[in-house]
Amino acid sequence: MDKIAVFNEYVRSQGLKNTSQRMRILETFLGSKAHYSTEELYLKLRKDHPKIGYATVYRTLKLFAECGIAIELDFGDGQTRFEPLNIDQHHDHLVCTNCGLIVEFTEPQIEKLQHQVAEQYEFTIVRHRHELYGLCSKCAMKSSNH
Amino acid sequence: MDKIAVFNEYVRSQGLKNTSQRMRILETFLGSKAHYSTEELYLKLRKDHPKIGYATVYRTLKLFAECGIAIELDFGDGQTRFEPLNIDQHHDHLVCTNCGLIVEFTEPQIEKLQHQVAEQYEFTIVRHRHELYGLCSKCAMKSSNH
DNA sequence: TTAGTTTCTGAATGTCATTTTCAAAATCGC
DNA sequence: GCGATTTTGAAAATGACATTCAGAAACTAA
Repeated sequence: MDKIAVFNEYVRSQGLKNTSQRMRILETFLGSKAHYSTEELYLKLRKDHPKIGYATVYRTLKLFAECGIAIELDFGDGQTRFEPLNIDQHHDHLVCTNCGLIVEFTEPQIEKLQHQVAEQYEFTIVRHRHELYGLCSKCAMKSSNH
Repeated sequence: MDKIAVFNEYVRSQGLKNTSQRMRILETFLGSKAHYSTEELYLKLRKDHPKIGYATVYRTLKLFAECGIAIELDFGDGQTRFEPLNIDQHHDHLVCTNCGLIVEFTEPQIEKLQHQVAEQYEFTIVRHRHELYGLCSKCAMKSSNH
């Protein structure tokens, strides 16, 4: 079941309504790999759909997170970002603090070790956040050349 | 050199001034293991020092982070927290999303794997954030008993 | 100690992303 | 189409963080 189907299913099951705004937002959201903030997605949408309001984008992104087709990310830059998510594809992030580049990585061994740590402290882990901040190769070169 | 000395040294070196407010804030900040938000520390201070303003607490915590005796933490609850920090004692956090309990952990193997990931993507890592969210043993018991 | 310079303080205000409100519009089952 | 319900978008509210400014306090040199 693709994300559009998941969303439609969720909308129906919750007694919500299927509006053109929601569809336009979902299409645009899925049509790029970017990690959109509400602001960014709103600005992008405005080009083709200038009538869609900021509040609608905001509420719709929350809906995506609610029904599991997106997750909220916070890279500490003051903006919450949303990323399309396949339930089975967990990954973490490398963030370039200079140019904003975001790279996804998976490291099963780290996941294992996390579970060991959780066991040790008798925690039941629901989610985690693991982000590495620094410079991507391009920005590292630039700053050493200056 | 303890944290008070580090702070005094920093204040002197930057041409700042040593005020009674800053000393009271530092004492209170160090006198507990809590991970204070500005709000929380302000409220705690107010009991003994009702004249110290919120803005002063805010600015002083920033100073602590600047001079390296504290680090800013963000557990995604909308409040920045500050933790007293020994430069050589890096650790990450387990956070109970029910009761707010924060436990520190270190896992050298995870650190190693992080560096490997960074190399693989040609990133120069400056800092990272690694937090595990879930239920501590007490809260897990409660919620299974309900 | 004291005068002079600089920094600090605290109340108030500003900023900005996020969240809510509310009246008008759209959706959907019948 | 009708009617109940949800949604929309503009505007306003919220809340954490950050700054302003005038009076107070701390340092510095004599």
